[in-house]
Amino acid sequence: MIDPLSAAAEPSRRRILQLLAARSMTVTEIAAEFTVTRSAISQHLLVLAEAGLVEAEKVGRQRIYRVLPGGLQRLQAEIDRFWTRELDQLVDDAHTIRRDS
Amino acid sequence: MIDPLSAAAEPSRRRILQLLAARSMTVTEIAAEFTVTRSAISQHLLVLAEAGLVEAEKVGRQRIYRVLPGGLQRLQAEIDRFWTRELDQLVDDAHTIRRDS
DNA sequence: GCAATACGTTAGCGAGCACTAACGTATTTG
DNA sequence: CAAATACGTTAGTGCTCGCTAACGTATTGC
Repeated sequence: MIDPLSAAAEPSRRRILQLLAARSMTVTEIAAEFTVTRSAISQHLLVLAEAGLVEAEKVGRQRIYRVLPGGLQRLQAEIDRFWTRELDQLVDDAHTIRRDS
Repeated sequence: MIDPLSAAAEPSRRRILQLLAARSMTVTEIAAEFTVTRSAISQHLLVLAEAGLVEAEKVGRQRIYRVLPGGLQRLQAEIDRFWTRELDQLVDDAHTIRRDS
């Protein structure tokens, strides 16, 4: 399985996840939000699916994609693992400095 | 300036940020933690610097790298912007499901 | 049954990425 | 001053990425 963070970092896939988080959509609906080809969207969806972030349900001749909450949970866990207390402390310091200026 | 999230997503650069968050280090010290060449580390540091995440201070013949709190702050903001309430809600649902099982 | 629709798949391309090897440049050490 | 150290830089390589164009396959509507 692909690294969720690497999969979600790509700008187009970020937007796809945003769209699908709001509501489940078909491939054509998603592609309508982009300037790139539907084929490109299909491939992005494949990557997101391999990362366990989305899933497709076949309904008639269209496939409805939705996010997988468990995948987002793993993504969040990965971000949390990266965002250690040291990093937190540094960001807090930055806030303090900004407050002082 | 480079997108902080894209810069920080790469696994090697993730580790570099972790190391530098703990303490400022020289290039050789950082490279010692990796199997790749020092040259590769230099180039990763360049990317991180262009993303505004790290900074170098020249001390004698060595350069001491440290993280820039402001850069981490922007990175955190970018993650927060991605992590909308819709995504949060879905993750909460996943937690609930997990609690039920 | 036949055209249209919705989608996956594949080949191929250009660009960028991560990396190594080699070299160049300050700076320190002896 | 010469060797060693610490680092940047650059050319070149293999690989991956994002993308398009083209084609194949179900499914629906007429």
